[in-house]
Amino acid sequence: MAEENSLGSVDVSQSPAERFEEFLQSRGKRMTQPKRQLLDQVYSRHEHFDAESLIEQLPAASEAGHIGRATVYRALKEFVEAGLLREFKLAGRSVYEHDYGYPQHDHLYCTQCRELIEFQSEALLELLNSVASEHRFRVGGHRLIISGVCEDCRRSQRRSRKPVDMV
Amino acid sequence: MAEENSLGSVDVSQSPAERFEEFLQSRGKRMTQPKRQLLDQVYSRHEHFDAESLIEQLPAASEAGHIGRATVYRALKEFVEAGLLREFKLAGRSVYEHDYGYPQHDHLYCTQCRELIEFQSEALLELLNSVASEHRFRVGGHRLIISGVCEDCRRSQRRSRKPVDMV
DNA sequence: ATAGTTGCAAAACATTTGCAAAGTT
DNA sequence: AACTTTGCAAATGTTTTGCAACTAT
Repeated sequence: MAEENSLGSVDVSQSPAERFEEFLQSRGKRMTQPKRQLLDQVYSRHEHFDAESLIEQLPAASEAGHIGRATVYRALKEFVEAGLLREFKLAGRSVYEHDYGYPQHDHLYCTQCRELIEFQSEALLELLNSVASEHRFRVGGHRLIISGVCEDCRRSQRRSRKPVDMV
Repeated sequence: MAEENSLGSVDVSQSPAERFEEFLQSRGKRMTQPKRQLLDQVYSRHEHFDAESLIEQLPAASEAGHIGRATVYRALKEFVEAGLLREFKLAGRSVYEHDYGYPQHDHLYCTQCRELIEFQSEALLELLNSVASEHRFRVGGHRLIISGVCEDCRRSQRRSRKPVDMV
C-alpha cells in the first residue's frame, strides 16, 4: 500500500479504514454510516482542510446522505484520536491533514494565498530535542509554522485575498 | 533603560509609552486614558497573559477606572500593531507577551501546569531561514511551540489541572 | 469643529453540549 | 435489550461590530 505525495511514499500495513475499525473496537465505539462516509471523504484527497470545508463537500441538509454539523466535529475528533488525522490551529480554526501512514512534517504558510507548504527536516527535530533536553523537558510534540510569502505570490504579486496578519 | 528577565537584558532607546505615542501619531490615532491605563497594566509585570486575565486585573464594572471589554480587545490589537506586544494563539485564545525591547524567542509549553517556558536558539533561526530559502519562501515570522511536560511536573507528578491535548 | 474612542449590547465565529429519536452490537 | 450515535437547536467561549455618547486634537 504505497502512496505518492509531496514528501515521498510510505508503506502502511493497514488501510485507514481498518485502523479506524480497530481503534473503535478497542474503545467500545461503533462504526456507522456517517463515520464511514466522512472517512471516505477525508481520504479522497490529500490536502489540508477544516471542518467547514469538509461540510461544504457533503450533501446539503435537504439531500440524502447529509451529515449534521455536530457529527462532523465529533467524527473529526475521533479520527484525530485514532491517529488518522493530525490537527493544528491556524488563524482561529482547526485544520486537519492526513497523519496515518504519512511522515511527520512542518509547514510554511503563505499569508497571501494561504497555501500550506509541507517540509521535513531531520535537523530541526534534532535541534528541538536538544533544546528540550537542556531544559529537562519531556517533548510530547511540537507545532511550527513559518509564515511569509511563497515563491508564486512573490513573483506574481498576486493577492487572492487580503493577507492575514497573525497566524 | 535595562531590564532583567529570563533571557537577559535589552537596552531600548524609548519607553513603551513613548513608542506607543509615536505609533499613534503616525497613524492619526489618539492617546486616551483607557489606553494609558491598559499600557501601564500590561507593562507592570513581565509574563504571559490573555484578554480575560487582563480584564480581571482591572477595576470592576461598577468601580472607577473600569474599562469595557471591547476597549481591552481593541487596545491589545493596537499594542500588537505598535510592536509592543507579541500575540499567539494557545488552546483557543490569544496569548500576549512583551515584544518591544524584548528578545525574540520561542516556547516550551507544559501541558500539565500550562506554564510557558521561553528559550532562544540562534541555530533554530538559521535552520528556519535555510529551510525557507530552499523553498524560495520569504519569511515573515514563525511560531514554534514545543509541548510536553516540564521538569517540575515530571518530578512531582503534579497535575494542577487535567492536561490539555492539543495546542 | 472634526475625527477618533468608548462602552454597551448584540452579532459573529468556531465548536460543544443536551436530549430525544434512531442505529449498532 | 443495552448502549452508542445522530441531528437539531441551544449553549459556549472568545472576539468583533454597530452605534450613540464622549473625548482628544
